[in-house]
Amino acid sequence: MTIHRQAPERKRRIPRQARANETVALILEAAAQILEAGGLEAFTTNTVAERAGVSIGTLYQYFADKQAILFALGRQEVQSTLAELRRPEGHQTPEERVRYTVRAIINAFRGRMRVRKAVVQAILAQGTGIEAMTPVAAFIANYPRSLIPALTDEQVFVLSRALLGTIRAAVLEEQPFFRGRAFEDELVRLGASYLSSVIASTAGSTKG
Amino acid sequence: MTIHRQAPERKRRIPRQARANETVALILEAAAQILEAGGLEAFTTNTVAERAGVSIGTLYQYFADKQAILFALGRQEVQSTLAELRRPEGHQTPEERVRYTVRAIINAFRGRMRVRKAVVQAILAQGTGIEAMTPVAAFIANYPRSLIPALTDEQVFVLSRALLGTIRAAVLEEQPFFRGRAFEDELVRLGASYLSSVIASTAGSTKG
Amino acid sequence: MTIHRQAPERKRRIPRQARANETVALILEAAAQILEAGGLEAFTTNTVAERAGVSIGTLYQYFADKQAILFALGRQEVQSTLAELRRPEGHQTPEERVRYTVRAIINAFRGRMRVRKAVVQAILAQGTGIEAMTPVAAFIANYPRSLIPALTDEQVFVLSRALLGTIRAAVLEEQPFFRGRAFEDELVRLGASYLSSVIASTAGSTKG
Amino acid sequence: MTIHRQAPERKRRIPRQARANETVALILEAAAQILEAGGLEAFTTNTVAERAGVSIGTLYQYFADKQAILFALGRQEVQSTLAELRRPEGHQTPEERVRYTVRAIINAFRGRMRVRKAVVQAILAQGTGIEAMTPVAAFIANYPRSLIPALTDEQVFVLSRALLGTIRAAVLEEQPFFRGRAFEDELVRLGASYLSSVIASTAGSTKG
DNA sequence: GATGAATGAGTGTTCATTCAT
DNA sequence: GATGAATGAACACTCATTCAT
Repeated sequence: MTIHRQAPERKRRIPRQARANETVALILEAAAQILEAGGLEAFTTNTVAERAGVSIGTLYQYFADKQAILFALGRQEVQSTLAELRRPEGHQTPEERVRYTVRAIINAFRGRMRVRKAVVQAILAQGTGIEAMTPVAAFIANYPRSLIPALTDEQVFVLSRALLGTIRAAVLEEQPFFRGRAFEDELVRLGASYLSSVIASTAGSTKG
Repeated sequence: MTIHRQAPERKRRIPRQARANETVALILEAAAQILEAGGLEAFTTNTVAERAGVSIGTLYQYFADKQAILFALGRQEVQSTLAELRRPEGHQTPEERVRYTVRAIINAFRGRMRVRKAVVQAILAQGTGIEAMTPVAAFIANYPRSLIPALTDEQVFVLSRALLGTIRAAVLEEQPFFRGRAFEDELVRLGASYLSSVIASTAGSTKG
Repeated sequence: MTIHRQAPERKRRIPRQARANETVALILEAAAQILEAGGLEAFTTNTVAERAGVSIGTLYQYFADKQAILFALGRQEVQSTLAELRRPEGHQTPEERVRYTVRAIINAFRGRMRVRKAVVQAILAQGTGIEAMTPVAAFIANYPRSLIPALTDEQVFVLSRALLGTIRAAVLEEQPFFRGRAFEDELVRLGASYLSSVIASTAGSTKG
Repeated sequence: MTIHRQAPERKRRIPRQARANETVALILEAAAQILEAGGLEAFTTNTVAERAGVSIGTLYQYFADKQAILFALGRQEVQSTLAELRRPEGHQTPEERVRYTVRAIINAFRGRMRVRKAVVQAILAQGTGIEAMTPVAAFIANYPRSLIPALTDEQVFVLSRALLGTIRAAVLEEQPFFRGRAFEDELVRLGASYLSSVIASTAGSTKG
């Protein structure tokens, strides 16, 4: 959480003190604001530092490079989405489960759609880093796998990416219905119907 | 001087002569090769011109700016995918129809996955241009609409983006099973099951 | 002379036109002036470009990086010193020969001692590039070798480096007597006396 | 604020306590190691402090600036070389004397050729600081002056720099014969023959 | 139409140094 | 005395784009 780069040669300081963590938070918030206001184009290290009220040197004390800020932003959100996803315990029906998942993903980035869009763009814009988002996909697969242990890789992939991909498309296209109930309903239908179909087809057969 | 894009889609010259068309093709092919080899990072106007064997000035004679090359590449592919999608006439079952659609989309960019990835990244990387991909989405919606005229916006969106988004994710993540039959099967299942569910729920209700 | 980098990945343009060569000369002259006036410290790519009256981009069209300018300056001087060294044909006595050599080396960089100092510093500052100066050393060894074929590696080295090293020290220390006759006389004495000593000792012995 | 060097040789603190001396030694050793391993490029104050196991603040308690560390390293070696040079008393022949001097200089930095190279590069790389090495040169001149009081500045310079410069060149070029007897012999010949020549020429004439 | 030399705004990043704790 | 977080001036270098030839 405090380490912003697992990569080799970690040259950046690992903040141990309160002030340092505060600084990191300041920088991330500034980054989010700039992304929200001006998109990826306005996002320069100098601008972020300035907005955060710290020197450019301080920024580089905590982030190895520009990318690292974007990744940190993404990781932060993945973490809290994951935390949200892990919360429910007593949900019963698959449909309820799917709905809960869908809602948690939609609610990521707490409403800051522009920030979300910018982060998604930034991460997609480079081949590297897409994996940053896979923890959520992996989590989505957990539940179905508990129902159907024999789920194939392709099925896991399709189930998780259908939901994530559709939501992602809505984010990128800035669809107005994004936070509406109807959209959520359809996503739930998408997940639930696919799951049912898989279950039905798996019932009578055995996968090698 | 600082703004490099005057207006969207403003090609410098509408190529009418054979030679001009050839030059454009040369440039697009060079762009594809560079994208394939080095990704978005290696994609610079000077490099493309050099690879195409034309001067940088000539490149700018046909493309308003760097983006335009990427868009042209995307448009080219959207066109041929659309042409492919329009081809079938006698397909009967919804499932067959979905399979055909899925296959056509998977086959876009004729196997050049790296090029496809780069083009997708490039187009996603900027807010503008996502629409470039919507014609395919629009087409996907045509057939379902003919079955269920009362389809809501959200349903159209979810159906089309679930397929496109999942395929897109597979492209970006360079999934090895991308061109396999199993993946296609699951995409078909995804579309067909969702469609069935929508039909079932629409059957007994009336839309305002 | 026009290629400023033999290194792999030669990305920089090889100037073929008259204007281009002129530009290169302009840049080198500007570099020399800046070095002369402010030393290595004042030597920045932007400053050089500005002084040369070209844009920074143009500078980078011809020089791969900052170092390359310094190396080009050094190479240029090594070439002309070499040309000078090759000139004499009818010199007879070893002493005359030594004097001519010493004088040619002292006269390198045509009096611009500060430029010379900066170039020497720059080249010494990195392990790589010291060899850039060896052609002159190699040439110095030619004549002695024609007199005494059995010269050892150490003798060749000592003879050439004694002269070059002493002159280099005078440059780096900015000795005021650098261009004086007395200094030249002593260098000649150094070379001639060493050579005589070697000849004397070689006369009666046989090297393995 | 922009000028970081107030005055030459202004150590922050004259270490009087044992601990302080230890710290200084720690820093110098760290500096040597870093220079040895990564050359001048890797030599940054932060890196040195880290390697020394002290904070950057502490480093600055003992060294006015980055340069000062390099100078201290050079001075340390100059001191011990000087101590070595002063040792002999009963040497008689000029040649013996020259040999002893040459040997002492070659043995400086006790075998750490990489460190020596790096220190030499570092000190040469900046105009300032070359004088740091002159004490040795000055000492070299002492003995000849005792033989020939009328030695000119140029003669003193040539004699000392011929030896130092040749050795320096061997260090920079990492000549394999550096520690061999043959190299030493030739350096002795160089010094002795030059000295003889000067004596011979001085014998019959009178300098103004 | 074609060329390619020239442009230069813009940006990421480093690292010596300070000073509040 | 020691610490190390913060500073910020300084720079090298890129690359989309233009325009004189």
